[in-house]
Amino acid sequence: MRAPYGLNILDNCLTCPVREEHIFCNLSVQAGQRLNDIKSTAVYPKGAMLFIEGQQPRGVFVLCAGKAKLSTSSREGKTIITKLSDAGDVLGLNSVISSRPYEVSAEMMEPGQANFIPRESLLQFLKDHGEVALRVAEQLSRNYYTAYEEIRTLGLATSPSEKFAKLLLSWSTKSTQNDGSSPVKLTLTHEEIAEIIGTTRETVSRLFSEFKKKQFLQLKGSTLLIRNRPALEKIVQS
Amino acid sequence: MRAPYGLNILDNCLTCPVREEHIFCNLSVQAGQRLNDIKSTAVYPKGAMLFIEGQQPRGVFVLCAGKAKLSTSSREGKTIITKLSDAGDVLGLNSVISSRPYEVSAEMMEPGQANFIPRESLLQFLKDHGEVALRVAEQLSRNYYTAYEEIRTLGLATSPSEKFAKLLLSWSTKSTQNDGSSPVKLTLTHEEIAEIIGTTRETVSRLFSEFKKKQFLQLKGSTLLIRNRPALEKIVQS
DNA sequence: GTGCACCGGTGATGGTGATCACAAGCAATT
DNA sequence: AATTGCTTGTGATCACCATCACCGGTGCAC
Repeated sequence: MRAPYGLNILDNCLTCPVREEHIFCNLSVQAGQRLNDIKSTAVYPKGAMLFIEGQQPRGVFVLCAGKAKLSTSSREGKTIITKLSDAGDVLGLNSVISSRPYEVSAEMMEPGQANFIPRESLLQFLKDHGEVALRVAEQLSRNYYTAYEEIRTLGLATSPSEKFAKLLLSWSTKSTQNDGSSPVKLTLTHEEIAEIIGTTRETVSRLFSEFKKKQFLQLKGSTLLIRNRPALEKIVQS
Repeated sequence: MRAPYGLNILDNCLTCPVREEHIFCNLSVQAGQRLNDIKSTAVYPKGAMLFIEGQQPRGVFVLCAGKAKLSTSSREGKTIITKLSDAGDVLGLNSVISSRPYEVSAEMMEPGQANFIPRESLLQFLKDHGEVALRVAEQLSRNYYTAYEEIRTLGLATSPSEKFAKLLLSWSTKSTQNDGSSPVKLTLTHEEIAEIIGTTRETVSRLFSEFKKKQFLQLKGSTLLIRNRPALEKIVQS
């Protein structure tokens, strides 16, 4: 099956490659069937907004393919990116459960696909399947945990260089190869990196220059290589 | 029944004054009874630590009386207070559900009492009572929401004066009287306020001076009065 | 009482990062 | 090739706030 934006639609959750990972998979047969009935799937282009901060929650989105960024903005236009989501992530869960407006906006960073589960259907489903409710609670507590990571980064790591080093290390540990190297494909603009660590585009640009000059890292095209991990770890400290 | 620290022990959840408020009350008869069996109660002096950041979760604490502050620290000793808890609040829930270390430390700010529910007992209880698991999920999502408030404050409100104004407004709206005034009893030191808004003691002290001089607020003993709310709201903007 | 620990006010100073400004690089489109 | 739009590099400037320093006040214990 072909779809817009050059994607293959994943129309069967049983053959989905991220099947093992997310909380609405590996359910009992009847629960899985029921969930399959209430979900709908859609394909999104780059830049599409799944939902916007402040909207009343319509439902949750299970990201099947593509990447999305979650962000929150102030009236004056300052924006911070709070999370980068990959396939398998469930977006909007907290808002649906607590019946409060979406606390972030979700924007596709590349073309992708997401399953949508309407609010009311999900809540009824959870009432009928208490065992899934506990898994939802677990997911929420994990979300809470990563939110606290964010709080620590924003509140305790004072200097932009510290936050930048922290971010680089988190990227490289995720991508470490068996030969010890950890090449990272850079897909974000300096502007977006700035929005993650809460600083300005110019500062990020200067940090790249500084770290390159100090041989902490190296750039080959859009691939980033950590050359002096201990130095970065020393900057992070906390 | 008398207890240490001049407190009356609350030994019966059915007559507890915060009974209506917290998630483990108003359960079905058998669930309530079961919970009553697995909880234990204890009284704490000012300064007592209910749990410490990084510890493996032993269980949750239901605060029955007194106030507690939740905080997280960096290795270098910088501390931020992320929440002030009152009677009725459930502490440590996220860590127990996600089986991760406590993400904050909880310290009593005044003498108080808390019920303790051991980790294993609670998890088993939730497995047996799916309907309570959904309420736990709701609580977790509310916690998540307030965590995001914190993220917005730390990440988007740039200047200390903005965060300070925001804090004052949040206090005063909670305490608004029917005559429109909103006296706030100040129980925190400048140091603690600084740890809430992520600045230094000296800056808080200067902010108080500045806001007093500009007639935004007034201090009568330890009681704070907002005298120019619109001015504070203008500072906050976001 | 005296000493001690904590809290609150305020001056001086210096570093740091936001802001503004501009140029150059790169990609896509016509 | 030329235009347009987005991204990146880098210099100059400056306000702001953390830091250090010191002193006075207040309660508390002995």
